[in-house]
Amino acid sequence: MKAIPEPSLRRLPVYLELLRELREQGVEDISCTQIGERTGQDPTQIRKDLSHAGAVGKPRVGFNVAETCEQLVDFLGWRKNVDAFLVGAGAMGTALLGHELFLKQGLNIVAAFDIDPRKVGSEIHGFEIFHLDTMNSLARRMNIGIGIITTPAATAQDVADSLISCGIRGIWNFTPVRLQTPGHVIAVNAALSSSLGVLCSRLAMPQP
Amino acid sequence: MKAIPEPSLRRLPVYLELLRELREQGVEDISCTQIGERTGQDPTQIRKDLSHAGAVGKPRVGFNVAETCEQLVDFLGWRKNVDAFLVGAGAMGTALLGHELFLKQGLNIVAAFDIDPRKVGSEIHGFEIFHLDTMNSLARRMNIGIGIITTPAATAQDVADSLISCGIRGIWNFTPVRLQTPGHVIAVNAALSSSLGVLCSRLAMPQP
DNA sequence: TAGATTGTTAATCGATTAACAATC
DNA sequence: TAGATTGTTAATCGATTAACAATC
Repeated sequence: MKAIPEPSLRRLPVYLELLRELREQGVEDISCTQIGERTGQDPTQIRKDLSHAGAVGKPRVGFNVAETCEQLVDFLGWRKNVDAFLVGAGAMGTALLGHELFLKQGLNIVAAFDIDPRKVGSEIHGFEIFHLDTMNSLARRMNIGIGIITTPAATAQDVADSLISCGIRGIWNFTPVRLQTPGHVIAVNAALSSSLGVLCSRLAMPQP
Repeated sequence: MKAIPEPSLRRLPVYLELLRELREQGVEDISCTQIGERTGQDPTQIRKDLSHAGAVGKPRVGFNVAETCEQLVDFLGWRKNVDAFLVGAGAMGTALLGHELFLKQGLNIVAAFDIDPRKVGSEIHGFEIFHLDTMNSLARRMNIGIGIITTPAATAQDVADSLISCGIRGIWNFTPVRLQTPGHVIAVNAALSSSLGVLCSRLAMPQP
C-alpha cells in the first residue's frame, strides 16, 4: 500500500469535522459529491482521500456517516488520546490548555510547564503549572507521547531536546523554528505564521 | 509573471523568521545552502522561493540579510499592519489577543467581540470585549481589513457573514469549518486540527 | 583569475483530475 | 432493470529537483 500524500492527510480532519456534524443531525449516508459541496473539494479527490484512509462506500448510496467517522478517527490516530506535556504557559499555551476540543482530536494534555516564577505554581484552566526542571522526573511515572512547544522561538530547540529526553515521540511546535530531532521523533509545526502569511499576501496582491 | 505556488508562499515566513534572527546577530549575507541547513529545505527550492518573492542575491556572496528581510516583509504584505477584528473571546481568542508576535506579522487586532454576557465588558490582555451586535457600527469608523474567527464551529458561518457585512476583505478562520465567502473576500483556515492530524497519524503508523 | 553562488531552463516526480468499468 | 455512485486506472497538471550557464 502506498503512503498517503500529506495534502491528502491534511484534508481528512476537515471531512471528519463535517461527518461528525452530520452524524449528530442523524444523517446516515453521504456521497462524495455532497461532501464536496460542503467542503469545497473535488468529489474525485475526496473519494481518493477516503480510500487512502481505508474508508469504503457503497455504489449508489455513498459513505455511511457513522462508519466513516470511526474509520477516520482510527486512521488519524485519534481513537486513543495520547498524553501530552505542554511547555510555555504564555498566551498561546494558555489557549491550548483551555481548548477542550483537543479531546476530540486525540490529544490529552496532562501537565504544563514554564520557567517564569510568576507562573510556576499557579493554575491555568485547571492545570497546575510546574517548573520545567521537574519535567523529567514527572515524565518518568507517565507515558507521554507528545510534547507541545509554545515558548518563545529562541528556546524552542532546548525545550525540544528536554522533551525528547523525557521519551516523547512527537512534537507539536507552535514556534516558527524548524526543530532538529532524531529520526524516531516526529516534529510537526502548527505554522500559524504560514497561514497568516498566505492571507496577508493575498490581500496585498492586486485584485484579479 | 507566474503566480507563486502556495507551498512556496507558506515557506516564506519560515525564511523570514530565520533572517530576522540572523539580522539581530549582525549577519550581513547568507547563501541558500546555509538557509537550507537551518530550515531543512533544499537550497535550490529556497532560491526559487526567494526569487518568486522578488528577492535577488549576488553570485558568490548570497543574499543580503537585511534587504531580503525587507523584501519578504513587503511580499507577505506585512509592511503595513492590517487592522483586524477578533470574534470569539474563548480560549483560542484570548491567546491571539495576547500574542504580541502578530505585530511582526502584519496583523493589528483593534477590537474583540463575543456574545457571552459574562465576557462582554470585561478586559482581556488589554482589550475590552464588545458585544457582537455592536460590531457593525464600530466598524463604520474604522478600516478593518481582516476578521479573525475563534468561535465554536457551529456559529462560524454566521460570524463570517457579519464580518463580511462590516467590509472586511480577509478572514482568518480558526474553526475547522470551510466558510462560504463572496469572491472578493479571502478566507484562510489556520487548520490546527490538520497539523495535529498529521502528527497523530504519523505516530499511529507502524514505525518504518 | 578561479571558484562559489546565483538564476533559469529542462527533467523528474508526485498530486490532482478525468475517464470509465464495476456494482449495488 | 436502470442509473447513481464507487473504486481504479490513465492523463494531466504543477511542484520539486537536477543541470548548467551567467556572474561577481
